[in-house]
Amino acid sequence: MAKSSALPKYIQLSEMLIREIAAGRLADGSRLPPEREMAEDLGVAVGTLRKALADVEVKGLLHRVQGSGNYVQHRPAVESVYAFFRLELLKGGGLPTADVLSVDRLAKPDGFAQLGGHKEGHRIRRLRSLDGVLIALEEIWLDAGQRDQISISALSESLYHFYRHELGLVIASVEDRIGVDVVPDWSPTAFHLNAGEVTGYIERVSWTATKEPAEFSRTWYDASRANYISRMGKG
Amino acid sequence: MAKSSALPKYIQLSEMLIREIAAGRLADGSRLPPEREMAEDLGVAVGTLRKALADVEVKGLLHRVQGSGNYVQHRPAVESVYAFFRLELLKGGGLPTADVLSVDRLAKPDGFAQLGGHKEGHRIRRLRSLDGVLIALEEIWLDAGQRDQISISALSESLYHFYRHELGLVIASVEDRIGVDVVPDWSPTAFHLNAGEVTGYIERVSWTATKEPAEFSRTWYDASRANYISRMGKG
DNA sequence: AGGAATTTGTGCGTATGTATC
DNA sequence: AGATACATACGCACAAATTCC
Repeated sequence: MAKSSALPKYIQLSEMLIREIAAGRLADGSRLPPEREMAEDLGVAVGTLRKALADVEVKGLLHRVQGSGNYVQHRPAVESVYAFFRLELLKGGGLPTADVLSVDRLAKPDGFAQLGGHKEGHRIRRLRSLDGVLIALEEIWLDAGQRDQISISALSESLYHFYRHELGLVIASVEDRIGVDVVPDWSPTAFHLNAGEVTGYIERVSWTATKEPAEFSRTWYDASRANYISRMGKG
Repeated sequence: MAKSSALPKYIQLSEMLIREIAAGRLADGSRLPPEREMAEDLGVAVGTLRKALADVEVKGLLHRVQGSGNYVQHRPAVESVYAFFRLELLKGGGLPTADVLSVDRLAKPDGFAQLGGHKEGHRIRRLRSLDGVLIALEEIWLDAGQRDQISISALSESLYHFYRHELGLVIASVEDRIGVDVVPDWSPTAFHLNAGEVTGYIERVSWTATKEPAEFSRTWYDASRANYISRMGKG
């Protein structure tokens, strides 16, 4: 922990906890030890542990109750995926880029076979970067019924842009599962995936859409209850 | 600030900052004073101010850069709306309920006229609650082309459920603007909107969808860069 | 019913690390 | 290289919610 390249402790802790929960080593609904006790066992300050726990809660894997305890929740890691989703959607902060490695038309894998009307799909493999820093490997399957042929050049820009303008689709919602220590066999050497401690894995099924804008809404809210809202929204 | 019902200081601070930014009293791109100086002026500890600033950043109205400063961003308050959106979508934590006040078919308001093919729309007014606590007033306009008639009973459950099963629509993405100190003229007395300090206002335009699932993706990511990702995703 | 014990939430202050200018 | 500014980490005291006796 002397090197400057080390991650912040609270991130290391939250990643560790997420792996423990996602891997099922902590039972659903079970309560963690008291924060002070846990912090002492881990050799960190309570505040540091609390920051880690808050992070895990945001990712939807923990339910924190004042006066009671911290409870494990076995739900998909919605928030961490949302961060990826936002990269292309909002383009806020940093420059998101993607290099398309390959586009192939193949028979669909098992989990995907039930979706869409065709037996084949387009498999797109991409490298995702932020400000030139490689952050993710991505494999996307698109139902062949959408298009006969897809070229790499057509995907040059944002996938979101491609969906919207070429296919008329808009990403509607995502459903994810999280796994642990799974490494793809096509990982390039440029992307140093650590097969041990810090490798995460997300599997996503998402719904798509075609309709034009057909809704308009207005919401007035009482900001004095905003804390309550966000607190419940996290749970 | 003596009463026990008062909100935490850091929430009060973040709400104050959000109002200042949303109302345009802080110019877009302008830099806030250094945190220590700001904390001293406001009479709070640096840690407390930092918690408030982090909250404002999550809501997308602030860009924080280590070693440089905190910069104002005039973008829609995406995250705060996302909290509302999640209420029906995830149903995590707390019991979200909605009371439909009225459903009327009327000529569409100006801002909505450009969307959809019809001149009329269904205006739905609802009360949103979490665990029995009234948290928001909502007015939704739905293009009349979707349905000739909409009854209150059909909306009894979740609006999301109604969209999905009755209209075949899935909410795809939202675009919001934030305003300040706007109070609807149909606010019931039960909902104590404070016209002064703490009233927020959100106006939303959202896209909807019909298509069935047609995409499947897998993403492998390097968790050692998760901090970088989430930091950029927020900005 | 009620009070004590337990547990998380809030807030403060400080020291040190790291990025930016 | 130095100054500035945000990020991390620690520890403590008290408040608030829950649980238990």
